[in-house]
Amino acid sequence: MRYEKGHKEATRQHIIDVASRQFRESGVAAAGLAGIMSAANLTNGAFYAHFESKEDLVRAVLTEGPDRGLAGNLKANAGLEKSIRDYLGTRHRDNAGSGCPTAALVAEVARHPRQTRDIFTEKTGQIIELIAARLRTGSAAARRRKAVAIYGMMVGALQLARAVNDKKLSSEVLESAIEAALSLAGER
Amino acid sequence: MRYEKGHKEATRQHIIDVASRQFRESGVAAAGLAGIMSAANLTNGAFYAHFESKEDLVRAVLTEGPDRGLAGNLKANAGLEKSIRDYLGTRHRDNAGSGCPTAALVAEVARHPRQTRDIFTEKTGQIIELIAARLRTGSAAARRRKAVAIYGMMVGALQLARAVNDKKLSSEVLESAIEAALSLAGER
DNA sequence: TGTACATCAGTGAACGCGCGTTCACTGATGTAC
DNA sequence: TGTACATCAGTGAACGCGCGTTCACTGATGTAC
Repeated sequence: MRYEKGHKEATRQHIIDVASRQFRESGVAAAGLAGIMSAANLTNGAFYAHFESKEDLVRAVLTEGPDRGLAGNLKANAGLEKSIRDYLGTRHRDNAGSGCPTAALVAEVARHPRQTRDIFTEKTGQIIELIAARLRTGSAAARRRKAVAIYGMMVGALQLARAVNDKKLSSEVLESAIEAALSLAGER
Repeated sequence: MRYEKGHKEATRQHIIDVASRQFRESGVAAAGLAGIMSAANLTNGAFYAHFESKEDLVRAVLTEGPDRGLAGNLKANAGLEKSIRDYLGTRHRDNAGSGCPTAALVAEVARHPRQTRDIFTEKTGQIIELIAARLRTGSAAARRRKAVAIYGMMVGALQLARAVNDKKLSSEVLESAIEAALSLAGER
């Protein structure tokens, strides 16, 4: 072989990682393929040896991309309280590129084709289940309802904290959401 | 005068209204000036008689655009419970173009220039105050913290409900968020 | 062992397209005298 | 009252640019014989 076994798959993963970062930092629409490929030390044309289209890349990012958001944290067996505090922390707020894909892309995904939204939907369902599984009080249905509310609040608050141009208000948003999320979770 | 007095200002407002709808429906980046102007029954070139740039239009939309989101509802003196139910209702979910600018644009605004984010920040502070003023229990500080959490949850849940491609999950998100928001508000 | 050919990840120039922006122009109506 | 000129909201063609996508080609290494 001209390249060692697994080289192409490694390149594909590298493109996905680079794209995932740029999508989360700049949004899908604003991140161009030329920029992604050159950040991955490749040229334009190589892209289509790995993906059918930009939309195909978006789907690959959602399916196979790194997830250092809530799902990643919980899957790594972190406690719910710690996961909430990390999610709504200043480090996560200030590093969207390595953070939660949902918070960065949810509005844009709503305008993407059905197939892309299908993947996002499945991911969302999984995260809700992960949260619900960490709750200790109430019926299964009640835990699930709380999990949805907690997740919605985390996604919304993180986005508000990022958009707002005032350090004090931004911190207030994060702290208030942590308090409310922990209270909903029954951790306080 | 070649046009009746106030004609230019009316045209400007018309462009803002059309743009606001398209921004909320498609996002700022995806809504082109040519499309906005033609939907306003004008041609490309007329745009620059009213605005300095697309970014100037974005700022005008945030400042002067219609607001049928939470702020608009509360300013119209609707009760907090009704406002929450409307915000997290299927009609609002399915009509982003006439709905809350924050939910539609928050992620994008975070990537816009300082001046644009300044306007968004001020608007956000006002909405939080409007919510806090409707809460009946707790200290002023506690009411404000609750208001922030409620607003964050509403924005996040609405976006999740819009992005998710499964009617049942989408409804579940809305209903769970209504329940949690009312509970936080002390309305239940 | 040596040579001809096949494979294929990656190159880099080019494609058409829609973007935000510019600008010379139009034409209806106002004002000056 | 009639004529020349000024005003200015809007027209529509054109600008350079970056986008996603295509494609003929390269060159390192494998296989066939």
